Amino acid sequence: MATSSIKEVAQLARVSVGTVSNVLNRPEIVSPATRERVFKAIRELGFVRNEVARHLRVGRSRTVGLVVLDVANPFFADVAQGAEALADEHDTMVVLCNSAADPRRERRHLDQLEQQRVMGILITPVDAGSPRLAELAARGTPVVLVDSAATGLQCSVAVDDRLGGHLAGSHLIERGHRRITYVGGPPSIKQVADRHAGIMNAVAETGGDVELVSHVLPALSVAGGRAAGERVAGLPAKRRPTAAFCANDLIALGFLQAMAARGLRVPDDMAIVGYDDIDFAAAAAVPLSSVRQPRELLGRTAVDLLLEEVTAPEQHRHRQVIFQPDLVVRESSALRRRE
Amino acid sequence: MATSSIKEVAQLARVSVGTVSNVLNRPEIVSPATRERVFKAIRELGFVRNEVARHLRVGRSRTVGLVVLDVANPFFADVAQGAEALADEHDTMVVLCNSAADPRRERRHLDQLEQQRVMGILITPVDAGSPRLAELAARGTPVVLVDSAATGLQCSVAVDDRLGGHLAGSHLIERGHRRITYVGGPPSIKQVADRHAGIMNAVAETGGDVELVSHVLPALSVAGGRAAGERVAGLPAKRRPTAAFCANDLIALGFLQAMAARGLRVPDDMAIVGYDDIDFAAAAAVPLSSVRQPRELLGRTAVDLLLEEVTAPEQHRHRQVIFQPDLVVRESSALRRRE
DNA sequence: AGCGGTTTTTGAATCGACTCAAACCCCCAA
DNA sequence: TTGGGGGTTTGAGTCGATTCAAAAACCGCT
Repeated sequence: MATSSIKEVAQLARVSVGTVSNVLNRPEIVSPATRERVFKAIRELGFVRNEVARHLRVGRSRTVGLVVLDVANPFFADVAQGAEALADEHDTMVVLCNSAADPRRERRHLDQLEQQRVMGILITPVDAGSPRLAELAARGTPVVLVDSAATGLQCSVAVDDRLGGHLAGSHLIERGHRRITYVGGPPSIKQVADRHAGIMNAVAETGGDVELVSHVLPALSVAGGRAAGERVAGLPAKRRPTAAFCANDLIALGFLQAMAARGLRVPDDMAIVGYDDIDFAAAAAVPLSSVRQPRELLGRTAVDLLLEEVTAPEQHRHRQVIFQPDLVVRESSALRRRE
Repeated sequence: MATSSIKEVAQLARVSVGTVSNVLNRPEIVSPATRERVFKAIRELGFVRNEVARHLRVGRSRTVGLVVLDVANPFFADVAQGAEALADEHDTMVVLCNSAADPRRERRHLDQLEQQRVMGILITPVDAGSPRLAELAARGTPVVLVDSAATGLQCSVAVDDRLGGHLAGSHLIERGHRRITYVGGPPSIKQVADRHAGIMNAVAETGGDVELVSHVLPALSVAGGRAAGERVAGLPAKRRPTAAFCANDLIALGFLQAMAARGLRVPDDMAIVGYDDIDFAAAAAVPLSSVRQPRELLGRTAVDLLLEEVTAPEQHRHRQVIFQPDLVVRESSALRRRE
């Protein structure tokens, strides 16, 4: 019932607690005979080391927190998987927390993680400028921003979202589209704002030849995309855009679904480009063109930066890693049959 | 830098550590004046309570582990969300761990969680019979099986997968299908085996009128479903089944995609029913019929059972909660046009 | 001033594992 | 026999917060 402690192991093995601790941590300095005796006692008692006590003493935990905007978005699931993979190699646990883009929930999670004295926190913040993050760092919990660029005070891994938006935009323009709609979320989310800026840029470069209409959704969800799609599909054909760039794949999938429901053909009546290239994008019945981000790599690199900072805090210099996205063209934005 | 401890707070506020602890835990028994002084000191020092030390002393953690087979499967993301929601109400953290259906990774996570002395573990096990789970419980870490029925030695929440398989099967049979294929995963996963048993049952009830061919995939993934779909699509039309029941929605989506790629119409040439009713099922371009499980409720109930066991271990009796699934019919299995 | 009764505050003991200086053991050389 | 040197083992002190019996402070009243 009650798990046994190092003390009981010591008693049973007729050694001191110090020796048991040595067997656990530096078995090579203990004589083989004693070591065996201790192991036997451990097995007999079903002893499991109390990581909490250990952590209290040595002061550093083997856990990192990963706070994301939406666990249900496969993009973040993949980031998490990347993070976990590297953490695993370093005997470290990743605890995944969902802020659901709610500042209050984010705050609670940060509080909890700090109280637990985690080794560090990886976070895609609701608001990257929040003083809370600086506080954490100042009090000794290193923070790495994920999918969101920092400004020198901390480490970050991000993807060039402006470039991503630009890629999507110029692709559509190249394909001959002159009326394009952008479907995005609240611009308070930096990534989203940047993607928007990117496509606006691409449009501007054409010199006024292309018309861009923007839809702003309250949340980056399938349902939101569907709603936007319905609205767009309802427009008279001559005013209706011929292409849509969605700020993420969830929106794009919803948008696509609305087209199907309204009998519009993709890509002939409406081309669609999404963002993130989640697995479901390729699996959609009209496979979705999408701006691909190195999802697992984002997570992996974030853990890497964190470990670097924790292992050698002295000579650590904060770094901002930025990856380049690329465009994956699939059927949803294939060349239109000329009408 | 170094976070300050209760001792420094005491010093600054000119009280004893006991008083600081009281302010933190039972502020009402401390005189208002002292209380204010202590709060001020806490603010000044940026003191953050060390949950690790607290936990060591009081012996119980406010964290539960949730170990799932696949974080990238939205089904589990939803289960996690449900679990988190209820845990949140009880000031408890959920740490999400991904076993990726790999017994070794599962084992590592269990070890870590036990060492951390978590309050309890919710798990969708790779192998529900593993002695490791019994060990955990015996040593004092309560375990609740999720989406997998227990045999009386522990609590569990599950969904009647046989019924689910039966629902899908009889639905397809009712719709007039006489050649049906089942696309599932390794039968070592209990849920999968049960779903299979369910549809076989439904088929058996027709008295040999219906033919059922089963495909077994190594993993329950989109890619697997696609591969199976290609194989089925390649059959000559007369031998090809007219309907498919997939063991989960990921498979169903892959299968659906393969149909589209091969030019087979859904549901006219091939009806499809999936399992789990993840959000992407409804959002697929041919909205997917699917057996719905109460995903969030599963997570929520699991936490509930755990809390019950932890709060009143004496009078706790292990319970096995079983939910009924229901079938959501969408376009992918709509009535066929009579040929 | 002294007393009984409350309300507050104190501080040593505790949780379990780790650390490290000191003690111990054994063997060999002087 | 003694001394020294390696390899082992010991055990008290420590990490930070909680607990609780005991001490202290306070109050109203005689």
